[in-house]
Amino acid sequence: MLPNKTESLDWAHPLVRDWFTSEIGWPTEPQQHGWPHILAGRTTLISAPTGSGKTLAAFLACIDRLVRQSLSGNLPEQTQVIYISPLKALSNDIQKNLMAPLNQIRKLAEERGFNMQEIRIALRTGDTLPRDRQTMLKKPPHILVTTPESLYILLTAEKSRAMLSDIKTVIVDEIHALANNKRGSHLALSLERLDALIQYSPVRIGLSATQKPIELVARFLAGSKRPLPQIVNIGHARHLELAIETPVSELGAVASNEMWDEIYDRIAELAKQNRSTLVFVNTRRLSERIAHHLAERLGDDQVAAHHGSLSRKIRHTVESKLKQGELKVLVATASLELGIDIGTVDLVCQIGSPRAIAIALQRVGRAGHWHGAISRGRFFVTTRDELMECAALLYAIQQGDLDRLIIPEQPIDVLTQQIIAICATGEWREKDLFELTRRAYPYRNLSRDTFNTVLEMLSEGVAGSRGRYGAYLFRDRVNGLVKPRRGIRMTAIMNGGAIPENGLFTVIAEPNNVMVGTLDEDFAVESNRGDIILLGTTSWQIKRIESAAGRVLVENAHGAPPSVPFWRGEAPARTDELSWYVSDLRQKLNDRLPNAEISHEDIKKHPKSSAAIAWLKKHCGLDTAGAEQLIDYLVQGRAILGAVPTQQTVIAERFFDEGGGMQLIIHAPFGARINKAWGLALRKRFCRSFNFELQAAATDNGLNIALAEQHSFPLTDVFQFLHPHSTKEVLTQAVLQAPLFTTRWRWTATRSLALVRFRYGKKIPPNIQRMLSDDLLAAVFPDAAACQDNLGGRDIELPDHPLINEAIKDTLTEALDLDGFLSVLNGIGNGSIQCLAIDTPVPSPFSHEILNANPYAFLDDAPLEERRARAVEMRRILPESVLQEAGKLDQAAIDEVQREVWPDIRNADELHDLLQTLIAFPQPDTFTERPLTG
DNA sequence: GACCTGCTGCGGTTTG
Repeated sequence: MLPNKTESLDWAHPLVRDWFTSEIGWPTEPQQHGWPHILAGRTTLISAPTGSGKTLAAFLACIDRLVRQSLSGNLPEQTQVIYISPLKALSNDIQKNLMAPLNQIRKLAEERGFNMQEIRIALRTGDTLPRDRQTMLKKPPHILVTTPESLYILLTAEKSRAMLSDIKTVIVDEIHALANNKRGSHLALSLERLDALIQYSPVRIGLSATQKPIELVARFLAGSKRPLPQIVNIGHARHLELAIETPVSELGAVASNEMWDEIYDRIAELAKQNRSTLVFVNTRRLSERIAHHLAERLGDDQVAAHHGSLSRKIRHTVESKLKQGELKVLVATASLELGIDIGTVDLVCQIGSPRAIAIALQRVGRAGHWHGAISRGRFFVTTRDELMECAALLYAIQQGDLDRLIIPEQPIDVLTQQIIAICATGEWREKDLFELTRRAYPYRNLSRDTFNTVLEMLSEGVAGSRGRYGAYLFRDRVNGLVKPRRGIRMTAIMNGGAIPENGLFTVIAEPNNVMVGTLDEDFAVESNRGDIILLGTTSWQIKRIESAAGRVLVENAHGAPPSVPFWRGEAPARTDELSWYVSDLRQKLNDRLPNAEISHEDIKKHPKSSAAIAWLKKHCGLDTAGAEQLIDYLVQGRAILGAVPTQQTVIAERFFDEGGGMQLIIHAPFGARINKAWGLALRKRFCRSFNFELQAAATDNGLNIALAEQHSFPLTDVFQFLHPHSTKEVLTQAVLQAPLFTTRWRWTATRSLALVRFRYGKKIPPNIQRMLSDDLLAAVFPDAAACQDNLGGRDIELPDHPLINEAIKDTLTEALDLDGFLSVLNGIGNGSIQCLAIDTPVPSPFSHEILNANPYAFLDDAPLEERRARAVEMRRILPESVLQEAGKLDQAAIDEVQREVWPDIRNADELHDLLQTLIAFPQPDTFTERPLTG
């Protein structure tokens, strides 16, 4: 039972209560539900939408305690509350937002003749001035506002440890943004270090957006030894008003210029109807491009771009402009997702699919950012697959579903770093250290053996050709003690954190030498002196490119027509849940539409189609035109393929390309993490069999391999090329030569402090870091660095090294989804996934987007201009006769293809040999029975 | 004949 609203503040001191009722009003739901638990000293997780008063739900009990101590004159000079947020900007907001209540309460106290000691709040992040850091140590604040990285430093440096020795409450804000990544694992260990330092358990309070399952966030907050937290789950009760905007012109596999113009015009129109509009895009490049085009329509001073490659100063300026209503539109990437204060936003537009249900909700939730308001969101689609995906997304939201949270399991690199930092403060018993570690949720299952390998590595180090890496500890095996080597505290403090380096070039504007942002190394190197580039909706002319220093010097080009930079990177793939909804929507539509036997025109007129359109309008936020286009896409694709690809029906499609070779496409809407694993493993198999490097690409909806004419085989066999038992090995061999692994190795080595980013007070340039990373890899794993030709075709053998294991684990389970892929293979093996194969006369519409895939989808290193898939001619509108006949022509098409591909093979033995090498588990009977033609 | 090169987050102590 809840106390009624007036009673719910009975616990508070009259000053605090009166302040609250006069300044804030009535407590909100999360506050009413949260306070009793916090007051009772229980670990509490509050999950509620932004703007629902979460901050005061967490802080008011602490403020009350401090006010009481202050009134009684017994306020100790010690920090009692520590607040941690993943964003510095958020920390700033919080500090400001707490100052006001404390000042008001103090004023109220004065009016009533009370004498109050000052309650101090301090902000401690990387931006805090050295002077303020010093002051803080001498005179600790009562409430400390900080980031996970700064907390780690405070726990490691000697003086600040003293400051933390009386903490009563720990508040972790936006905890969902940490729990699912290694930054969260890092924080989980820091929180246990704090407990160990003060030798009791302060109250932990977590603040989170809605998550599935919320219990997992709760466990993460509590760690493995505390009781499960009280969960206050208010859910996302906010009203959403969502719709998909389909351009008037017909969608294809890529958006035309006219279509983009339509989109710009429509956004400009919507922006004019609202005070402020936030446009979310998926790439920094697009943020710049759209801001540029909207500025042409709405005025230069009305539109700005906001993304991670702009300097803090520029971002801060546009944020406050938006807040003050001086900006009509802000075009942002994920940089504006989390809860920093941007004032009132009337409408959120999303370009393309946000690729996760939770991200869609979070982005749309930035509109109507006040209690009880309606959030309005418009999803702009630019291709047919985006139309399908956004429709599935809106259906998932309507169903109230969410993506499942995944917490990384015992990251060894983060553990290594924290062990170094822990030991930097003094000698430790191995046993105690192990127990501390296991109290952090991500390490609850850590085995003593694994833990020992880390200590072993830290005491031995690695001997590389350029020196010794990572020997930080002395191990006293007799007494089971670990001790720090000299100088490790500095290394731990200067190189801490779990966010990896990305090696971008800094852009500096002359004549004032102001940093305006960053550029991708590849883009910077490809640029020339005199080029005009767009950054932060400003045209800049390049004056000089300093490659060694990683700097680009520019000068304002005063609006000269610019080119738009690109940044290369890996963005997250579509989530499993959204992939499932895409597959489900395809299936639902297929079931609702008349079957493929009747003509395309008849399908359009059929009453079932009208019903399907009505269903789409009701459940997926589509208008009639959008629904019709979606159905058209499905019907056209189905006509060529004979079925609709889903997670239960996977279709292999093959056709000739313009270069005389063949393109193989596997339509499999499982998401890019599974499809990349599939593509890499399959490519490895092909490469070994043909001794030829094949071009390949993978997207969220399928994968593509370019074959030459001599690489022919019966198409259905493609599903037998990989066997669940051997796939992990094949895939491991495949990734060892891919940039996916090299990058992750560098990140792992840096996180574990085997490589340092700062030395002797200076940052090590990215190119040197890369060289050292290669040297370290060569030292622990000579085969990976060796020339492949010298291995004589044998498999590379993996050394059993903790950091190699971690980098491989990250590659296979975070960049790729090995387990997901294995379950697909098992589904294929046991028949729960139906496999179809078809040789088509023209590429099916479903294949167009995979053929047009961009560099981030490539699984080999051939550049864009050399892609054979790009040379495939796609007839966008197929003649009705082809659509009619395609299904019936199947056999003829197959025969035709077989006639053309078989002549390479002279006899059955030769064929058998070829297939033997191709197939993981040969089935000779089926092969010899196959008729040979030609 | 157009389209087209995927995100975010942080960051020095101690002593002289």
